[in-house]
Amino acid sequence: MQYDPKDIEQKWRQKWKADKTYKVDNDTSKPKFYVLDMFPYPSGAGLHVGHPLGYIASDIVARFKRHNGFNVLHPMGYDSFGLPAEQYAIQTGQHPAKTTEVNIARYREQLDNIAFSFDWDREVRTSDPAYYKWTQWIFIQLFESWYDHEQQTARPISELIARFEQQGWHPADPSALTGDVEEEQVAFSADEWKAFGERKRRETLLHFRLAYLSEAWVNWCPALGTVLANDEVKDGVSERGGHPVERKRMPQWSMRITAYAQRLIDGLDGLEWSESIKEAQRNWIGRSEGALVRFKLKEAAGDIEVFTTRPDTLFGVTFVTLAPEHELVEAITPADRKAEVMAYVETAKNRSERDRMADVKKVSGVFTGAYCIHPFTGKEVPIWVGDYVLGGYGTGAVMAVPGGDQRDWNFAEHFPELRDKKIAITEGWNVAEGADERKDATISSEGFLKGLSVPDAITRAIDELVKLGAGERRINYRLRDAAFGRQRYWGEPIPIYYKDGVPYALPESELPLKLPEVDKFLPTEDGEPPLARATNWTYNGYPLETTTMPGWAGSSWYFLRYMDPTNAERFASQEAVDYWGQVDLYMGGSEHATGHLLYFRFWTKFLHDRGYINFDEPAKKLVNQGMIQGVSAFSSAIGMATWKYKVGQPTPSGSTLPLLFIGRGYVSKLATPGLHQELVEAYKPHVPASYFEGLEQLYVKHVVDRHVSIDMLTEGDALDVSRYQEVIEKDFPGAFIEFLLEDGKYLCRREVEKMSKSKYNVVNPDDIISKYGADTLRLYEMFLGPIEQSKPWDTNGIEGTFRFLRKFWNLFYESDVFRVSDEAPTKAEFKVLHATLKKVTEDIEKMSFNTSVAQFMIAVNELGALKCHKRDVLEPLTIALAPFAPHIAEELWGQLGHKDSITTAHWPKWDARYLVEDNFSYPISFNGKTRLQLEFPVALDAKSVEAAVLADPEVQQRLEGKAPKKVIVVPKRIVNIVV
RNA sequence: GCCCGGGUGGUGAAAUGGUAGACACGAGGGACUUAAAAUCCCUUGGUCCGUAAGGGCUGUGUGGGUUCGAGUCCCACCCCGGGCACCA
Repeated sequence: MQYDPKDIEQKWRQKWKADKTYKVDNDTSKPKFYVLDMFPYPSGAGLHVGHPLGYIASDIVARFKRHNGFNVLHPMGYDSFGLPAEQYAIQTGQHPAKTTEVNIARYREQLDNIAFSFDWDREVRTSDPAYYKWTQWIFIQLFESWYDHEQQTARPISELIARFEQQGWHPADPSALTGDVEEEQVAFSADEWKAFGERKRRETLLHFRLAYLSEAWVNWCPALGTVLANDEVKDGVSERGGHPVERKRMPQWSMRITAYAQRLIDGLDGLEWSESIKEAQRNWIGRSEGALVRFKLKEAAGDIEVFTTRPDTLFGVTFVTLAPEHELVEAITPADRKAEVMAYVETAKNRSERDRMADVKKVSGVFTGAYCIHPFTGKEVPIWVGDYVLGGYGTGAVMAVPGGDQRDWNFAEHFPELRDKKIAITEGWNVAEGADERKDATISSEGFLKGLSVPDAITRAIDELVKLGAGERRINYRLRDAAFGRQRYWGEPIPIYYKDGVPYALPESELPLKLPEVDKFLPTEDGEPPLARATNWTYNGYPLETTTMPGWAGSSWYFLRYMDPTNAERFASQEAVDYWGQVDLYMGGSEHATGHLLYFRFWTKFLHDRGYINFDEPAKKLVNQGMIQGVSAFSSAIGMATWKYKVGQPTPSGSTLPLLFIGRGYVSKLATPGLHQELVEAYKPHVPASYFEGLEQLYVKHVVDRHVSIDMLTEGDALDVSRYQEVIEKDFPGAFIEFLLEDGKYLCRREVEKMSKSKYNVVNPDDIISKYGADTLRLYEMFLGPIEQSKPWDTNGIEGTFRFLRKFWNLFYESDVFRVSDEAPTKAEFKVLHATLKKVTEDIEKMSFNTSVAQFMIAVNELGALKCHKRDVLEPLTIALAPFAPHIAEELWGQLGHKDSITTAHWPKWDARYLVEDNFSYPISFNGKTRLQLEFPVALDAKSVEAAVLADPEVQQRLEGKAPKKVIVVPKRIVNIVV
C-alpha cells in the first residue's frame, strides 16, 4: 500500500472528533501545562499559510507535553468583535453577527483540516454574550476600583470613600493615584467631602476610578460623525472621504493603565519573553526620571507646571513653551495678543499629533505676551506657544533650554526675538551652533550649579526646588491612559447608565448588557454613536452608555475563560484558575508587542490585585512566530509613453497607445537608455509611422506595475497570458492590450511582501492539504526555518517533506505489504533511533522544529539504507513523529496493532548507551586548517592522541622534519598542530 | 536619531569557540521504463592544478582585534527588516 494522505487523514480527523480525543479535563492529578495561541480575528479572507505557523508550533509542544504526562490546555477561539465586520455591515446592511458567524465557520473548517489538538469544547468568542458578560463584569470591577500608590495595588472604591470621609484628599497625597488627570483634582477636606452632594462625589471619584470618564482630546470628524485614529487622519482631513477633522475634547471612557506603569516595567524582568518585545514595552511605557518645576505667573495667580529630565539646565531657561492645547494659553494671553495667539492655537491644535511629530523641520509658534518667573533667578521668562510641545505628554508645557535641548534650540533660532537670548549652560560649548545634549558635561551656567557634573547638578537643583517649594522629584511615563470607548456598533456595550449626567455601573444582575438591534450601523444624524439608534436604550429609565469597548477588551482576559468556558457564575471558577494558572507558552505575532500584550498584562495585574487570581502576569513564556511573507507577482504595463525626438523637434501629444505589457526582461532593459527596438515594433501598428522617424532614444516615463494573482503563474514565473488578459479587459474595457513575450513567455517580476488578499499573493493551506495532506503541510511549515524568523513562502520545497513521509511509511512496508518484524534491532539501528529521540526531544524543548524535522529525515534515510523494518525501532519513532505529523503516526500506530490513540502513548526516552562511540575520527589541523583525519579510540587520552598523531607518516611528512611549536588536543573534537 | 532583530551556496537553511554549508529544494548526470510518473544512485560554494586518483588556494556583509583555532567573542563601519520618535 502506498502512502496516501487523503484517506487516512480524513478517517482520523473524524475518529478524533467522534472520540473527543483532545478533550481536556480540569483533572488536578496530573501536572498542568497551558499552551495558548493568540486567537485570531475571523476575517472574511480566511486563513493563509502564514496563520498556522504559530499554531503548528504550539500544537507540537502541546502534543509533546501530553506524551510526557502533562494535562495540557490548548484551546482556540475567536476575537470576533471588530471593525471589518462592522464596515462590511455598513456597506451591505448585513448584521455583523451574521458575517462573523460565516467567517468563523470557514476558519473552523480550515483549522480542522490541519488537525490541531484543540479542545473545541472550550472555544470562546468575544462577541458571545455569555463571554462578554464577563468582559463587562471586569469593566465594572475596574470602575469600582482605585489605585493605592502606597501599597501598589488596586483597591475597592468603597475603601477610598472611607478614606475621604476620614481625611479628605490632597494632590500631594502619595497613596491615591489619579494617573493622567492628577492635576485636575483639587484638594478637599473630610468635611468638604461629606458636604459634597451625590453628584459632586461621583464626579470626584471619577478622577480615581481605574475605568473612568474624562474629557480627552480626540480627532473628531463631524462629517463622518465619528472619532478617528491617528492614522486615519492625513493633513487635517480624514483619510476616507477627505473630510475636515478637528481636535476636540470629548468625554471618553479610559483605563488608568498609567497606574500600573512601574509594575508593568518591573514585571518584565521575570518573564521569558524575547528581549525585543520587552524593550518595546519598556520604550512604550517610557519611564523618565526628572523634576516637576513650577514657574509662577507674573500677571496672574497660579503657575505653569513643567516636567523636565534636566533640572540641571534650569539656569539656561530662556522661555517656556506651552502646547497649543494647554488650558492656560487663553487665560494668560493679554487682550491685545489674543486674536493672534488664538488663531495660532486653532490651526496648531487641529493638526493631528502624528503630523506635528512628523514635521521636525517646520518650526511654528507664537509669543503669548505673558511672562512667568524663574524660580531660581526671579527673572521674567517669556511664555510661548509651540506645537512641538504635545498636550498629552508630561504637563503639556516645557521649560525651553536652547543650550541643552536641540528642539528648544531650533525653536529659539527660528524667532528673531529669541535667537540671541540663548544661554550656554555647559563648559566648552558654543551655543550659537546648537544645543549640548551631552550627559557627561559640566554645568557652566551662573548660580549654584556652576562647575557641577550633570548628575550632581540634577540632584542639587531638585533639592533647591524643594526648598523653595517650586518643584519636586518626579517620575514621568510616556504611557498614557488608554482610550476605552469607541463610537462603534460591533463591540461590547459598556455597562454604564447615566443619572443626573454622572455614570453609574449596572448591577451585576443586569449582565450581560446585550448589544441592541439598530436600524443602521452608522452614527445618528447628530453624531451620536450607533447604539443611540437603539430604541429604549435605557436602564430603569436612565440612558445607557452608547459607546462600545475597543477590540482589545475581550482579548485582555480570554486566557482565563478557556479554563472554565461555560461557567455562568464567575469568569472562571476559583479551582480552575488556581489549577491552570499562568500560560506556560504563549505563541503569537510580535505586532502585538505594545497593544494587546500590555493590556493583557494590565488586566491580569488588576484581577490579581482584587484577589480574583493568584498570579499577576498572564504568560510566563512568549514566543513570537515570524511572519510568512508572500512572493507577489507583477505585470508591468506601459500605458503612456513619452517619445523623445532629436533635439529641436516637437513632441506629439494626446496619442492613444496600446496598453503594452512588458515582461521582466524588458523592464530591466529599460533601465539602460537606448532605442528599444522591440517596443518600437510593438507600437508601430498603433501610431503614425512618422512618430518613429529619426528616433534615437526611447524614454519610458511610466511603467505601471500591477499585482498578478500568483495562481495565474505557471512554471518559472511565466504568466498564463490568456487568463490574465480577461482580467485586464474587465478593468480597461475597449483598450488595446498587448503582451510583449520573451522566448514565447511573459515572465512576471517577483517581490517578497506581506501576504495579503490585496496583493494577490496568498497561498491557501487548503490547496496544499488537498494536494499533499495536512501532515506534509505541518512538517513543511516547521521545516522552513526557525520559528521566530520571517520568511517568504515558497511551495517549491514542499516535495521534500512529502517524500520524507512516504519514505517513513515505506519503512513499515515491503512490496506494498505491511511488514514489521519483531526481530531485535542491531546496534546501528538503535543508534539511529536514539540519536533521533535525543535530538528531537531536545529540539522541541528549544522550539527548534526545523532541525527536528531534519533529524527525522536523516533517521528515515539511514533506516532505509539499513533496510530496517523492526518494531522496536519504528514504534518509538512513530510516537516521536506524532506531534509533527499526527495522522500518519496515528494510522501506523493502529497498524502496529494498538487500540488506543497514539496521543496516549508515553514519550520514548532516549538512552545514551546506544550513542556511545568506540572511535572518533579526529580532524587534524595545521595552524587551524584541517588537513587530514585520523581515527582513534574515544578512550585514548590527550597525550596518547598527540603521540599517535605525531607518529603518523602523513603528519610527519607535513612537518617536514620540523618539531611543532605546540600541539592542541581537544578530546573527541580536534587536534591542532601549530608549526 | 534611538532601541531590537538579521546578513552563510542558485534557494530555505545547519553549525556547545573546534572538520562551514547538516537536512531539503533546485540544477546537472545516470539507473529502471516503449514512454511518462514514481523510485533509486552519483555530482553540486567559488576557483585553480591534475588524464585520473587526488591536491592547492579561497570563502559566512566590510575592516580591524582577541585566540592554537572565529560564522560564533570584542571594536568600528555598511546594508536589510521591525519597533519607537519634536517624549521635554
